[in-house]
Amino acid sequence: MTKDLDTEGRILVAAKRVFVRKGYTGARMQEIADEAGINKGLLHYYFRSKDNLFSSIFEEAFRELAPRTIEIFESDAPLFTKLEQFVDRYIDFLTEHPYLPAFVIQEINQHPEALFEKIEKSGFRPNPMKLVMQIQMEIQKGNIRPINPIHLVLNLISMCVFPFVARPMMQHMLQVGDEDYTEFMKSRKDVILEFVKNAIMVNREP
Amino acid sequence: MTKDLDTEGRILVAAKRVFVRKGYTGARMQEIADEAGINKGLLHYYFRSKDNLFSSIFEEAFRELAPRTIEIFESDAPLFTKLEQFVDRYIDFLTEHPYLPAFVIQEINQHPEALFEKIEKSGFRPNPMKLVMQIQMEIQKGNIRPINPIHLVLNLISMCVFPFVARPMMQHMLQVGDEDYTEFMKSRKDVILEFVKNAIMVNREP
DNA sequence: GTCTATAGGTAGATAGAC
DNA sequence: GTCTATCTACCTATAGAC
Repeated sequence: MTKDLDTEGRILVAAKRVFVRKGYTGARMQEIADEAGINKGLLHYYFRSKDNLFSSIFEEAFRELAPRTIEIFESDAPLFTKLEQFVDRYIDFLTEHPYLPAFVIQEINQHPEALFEKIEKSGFRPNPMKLVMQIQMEIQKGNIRPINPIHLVLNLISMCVFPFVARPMMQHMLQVGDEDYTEFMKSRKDVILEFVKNAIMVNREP
Repeated sequence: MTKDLDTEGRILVAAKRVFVRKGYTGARMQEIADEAGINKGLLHYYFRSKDNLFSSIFEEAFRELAPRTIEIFESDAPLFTKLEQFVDRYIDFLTEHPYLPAFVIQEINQHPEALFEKIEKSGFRPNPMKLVMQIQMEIQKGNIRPINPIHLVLNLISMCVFPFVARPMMQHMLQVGDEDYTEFMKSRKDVILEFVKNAIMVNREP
C-alpha cells in the first residue's frame, strides 16, 4: 500500500477515498490526513480549505465519469456499434470505479448550483444533437422503431448506471458478495445489449 | 403553510424535509428546529438524539418507497398487466416524492450495515420468487423471449427510478425546469412500457 | 515542507426555569 | 411541554517552531 507519490499526490488519493466514502459533509480533514499519513496542518498548506480540496476531487471524479457518459454522443460509428461499445466500456469502467456514480449523484443532488458552476467552468458541454439526429435518421430509414431519442439514451444509461448506484440494496436483496455482483454485472452487458436491440429493432418480416 | 399538527408531527415533517435535503451528516438539529418553528431543546425532549430522529424519518421514507418497489413481486395479475400497473403507479408516486429515491440510496450507500439492520427489524422481506417463476413460466410457454428474470426486473426499475436519482443532472443537460421534467416523466410511462414490451415480446410470425 | 498547538466556531446534548 | 442557557466535544483553519 506504500505510495511512491509526492505529498500532494498522496493527499489527493487519500481525499478521494474519504470524500467518496463519506461525502463532503461526512468527510473529516483529520481522516484524510490520517489516510495520507500526514497531519492536518499540511492539508491546509497544499489546499487552502476543505472546500478547495473537495473541488479538486469532485472535478476529477466528474471528469473521469462524464466523458464516458457522453463519448457515445460524439463517436462516428454506426448506431448499433455505438450502443455495443458504450455498454461494454461503461460497465467495465464502473466495475473498476463502482462508487463513483453514487458519489457524483449524491453531491450533485446536495449542491446542484455550486457544482454545475464548477462543471461549466471545467469546459463540460455535451452535445447530444449528433446522436439524436443519428437515431432519428435510423427511424426515418425504418431501421428502428419510432422512439424519442432522449428516452432511448436515458434507458440505456439507466440500465447501466442504476445497478451500481443501488448496489448495496441489490447485493442485500440478492444475498451476494462483491465478486458475485461483479460477475452479475459482467453478464449484464450482453443482457442489456440484447434487450435494447429487441426493443428498437424493426421486424424484417412483412 | 401553517400545520395543524401536534408538536411531534411538526418535528417529523420538518425533520423529513431537512434530512432528505441535506442527508444525515449535513442536517443540523438547529435547522430542523427552525423549520418546525420550535427550539432545539424540544427536539431532544421528543427524540432523544439526532440518530433516533433520523431513524424515524428513514424508516418512514423506506417504508413509503419499498412496498411500491416490491408490490410487483406479490401481485397475482398477469405479467403484462403487472408491468403496466407498476410503471404507472411507481412513476406517479415518484413524481409526488421526487427526492425520496436519492435520499434512500445515499443513506444506504453511506451506512449500509446499520440501515439494513433497521430495515430487517421493520419486517421488510421481499420475496421475488413468485415474480421470477411467473416470468420463467411465460418464457417456457414461449410468450416472451428468454431472459434472466432478475435482469428484466432490474431493467424495469432502473428505467423508472434512475431519471429521478439523476434528476438535477438531467434537468441541467436538457435545460428544463421542474414542470417540464415532470411532464417528461409522465410521457415516459408509455415509452418505458412499450420499450419493455418490444424487448421481451416474441414475434408471432413464424 | 512538515510538524505541534491552539484559536475560533459550531455541533449535539443536557440542566433547569417557567 | 416549552423555553433559555450552557456544557462538552469536535471541526476547520491558523500560527509559529523546526
